[in-house]
Amino acid sequence: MSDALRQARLDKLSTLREMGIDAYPARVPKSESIGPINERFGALDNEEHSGYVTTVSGRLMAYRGMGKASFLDVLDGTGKIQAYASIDNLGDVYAFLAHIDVGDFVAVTGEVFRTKRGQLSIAAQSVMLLSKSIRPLPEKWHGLKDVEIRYRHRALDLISNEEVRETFIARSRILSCIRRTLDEQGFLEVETPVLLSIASGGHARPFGTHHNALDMDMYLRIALELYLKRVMIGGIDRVYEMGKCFRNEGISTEHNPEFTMLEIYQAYTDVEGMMALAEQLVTKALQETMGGLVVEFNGTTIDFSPPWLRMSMTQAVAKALAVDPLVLRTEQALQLAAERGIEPVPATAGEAVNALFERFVEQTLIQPTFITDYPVEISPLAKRSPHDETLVERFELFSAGMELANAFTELNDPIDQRARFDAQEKLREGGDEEAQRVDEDFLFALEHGMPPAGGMGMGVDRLVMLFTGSASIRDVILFPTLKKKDE
RNA sequence: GGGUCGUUAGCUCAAUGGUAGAGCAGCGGACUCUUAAUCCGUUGGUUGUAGGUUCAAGUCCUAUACGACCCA
Repeated sequence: MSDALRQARLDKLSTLREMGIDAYPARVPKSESIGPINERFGALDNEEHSGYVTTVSGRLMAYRGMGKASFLDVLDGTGKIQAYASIDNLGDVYAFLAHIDVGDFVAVTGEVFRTKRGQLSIAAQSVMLLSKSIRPLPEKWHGLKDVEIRYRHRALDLISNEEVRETFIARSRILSCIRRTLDEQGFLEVETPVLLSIASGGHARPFGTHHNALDMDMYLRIALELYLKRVMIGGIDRVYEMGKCFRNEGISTEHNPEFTMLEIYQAYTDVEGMMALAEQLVTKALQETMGGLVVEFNGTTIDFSPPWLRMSMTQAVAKALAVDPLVLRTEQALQLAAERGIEPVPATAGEAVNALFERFVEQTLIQPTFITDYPVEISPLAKRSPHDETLVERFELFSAGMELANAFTELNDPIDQRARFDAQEKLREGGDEEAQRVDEDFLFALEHGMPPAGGMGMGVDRLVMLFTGSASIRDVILFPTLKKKDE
């Protein structure tokens, strides 16, 4: 049984206690990070001793015993180094190693030297147990492959699979680079509520919950938009938030119920300004974290070198379906949607074009592409085009068949905004549970005047997927949502 | 929601319907420069779960749980 392995380690733990050794000491000897040691003594010759005595602390990843001498691989967050333990150096303490297992945390003190075989090592003068593990690590060579265990027990995945660790380090660096870029341009990072009495600002069903003391039903946010606009109305001209949003919908390689959204609002610019900002944010982060603008994703090469392709939604659909773009502007679009198997058949030409786009075009957009000129019906928060009031000033950015960003010239006309919300409410009454909710408090703020502005939302998880070549969103979220498994 | 595939020792994987195995890990032994250390010996299983067919089921059938991928 599995408990046998655990029991063997528990027995060792008892033995250590009997020896008067604390297996979980509160104090750690002053330790040096392993990475810098490897760098500093990289030039040491074989069999050369540095004369430098140090202490390193980390997890014991491998143990190679040779009788009266042993080699231990110690790993900390910065790197791995070998420790050489021999009965000559350790004397009676050498026997203590019998109670140490792979997986335990140890501190090793000794002189840095290089072995005959050329391995930088520490000649142990003392080995101290810092924390005893009572379960074995996954196998060292093949690592942990079972995806279910990897997602359910991410700690083991991180220990066993270096590329997983690297992916999450990259994620952190990407986020940090985006924040830095925005901060340098005078954007203010803010936090807005997650827990709301009404979840608006996006096209999605929310998660519901309940506040006991207030005896009030509440919802988790589906977008950041309407609160960030309130901040902008309040006079913060450049504002952003990077945080979790929640959408109560299906799970796929591109969807996790909770995901990280970046939303940015900038006064006195428009959708064109947002395009430039999107290009800048993505290329800078890509260059700084991955060292280039070309990535491999699912076997295809994606080149993020600007400028990115631009195409209007009607152009894109007309080209994909080989129809006249003018047809898509009329009621004939509904018929076309019906012919192409869109169900239920959309109520308006704009919705029909959007449905056709999602079905036939989206997946084909591999290289980064801005799709522009969205129908007003599906864009209740965007300002109408000055040239055509059936369209709005909006783009979505696509790459690898995924939507990465969504941006508009923000609607700041409170009369039109109310009309758009009303239109959404009619859709809701018609059965569209994802239609946007009227947010009266937001309208109240908007009626006091909002500067002309551009705004953008970006799916951070998907961006990280592209940067790191991860085919599933679960590979860039440390603890993805999984079904509960009965034990 | 539909389809396909997967689930066997702690981990990675085998096993024509006919005694469930290997490597690593573990345990015991040898070994003072190894690095997937090596060598000898050895423990470890409700084959996801519940039924069914059969003389006999890891294997075939049904249901179900979880996961992966594809489709809508």
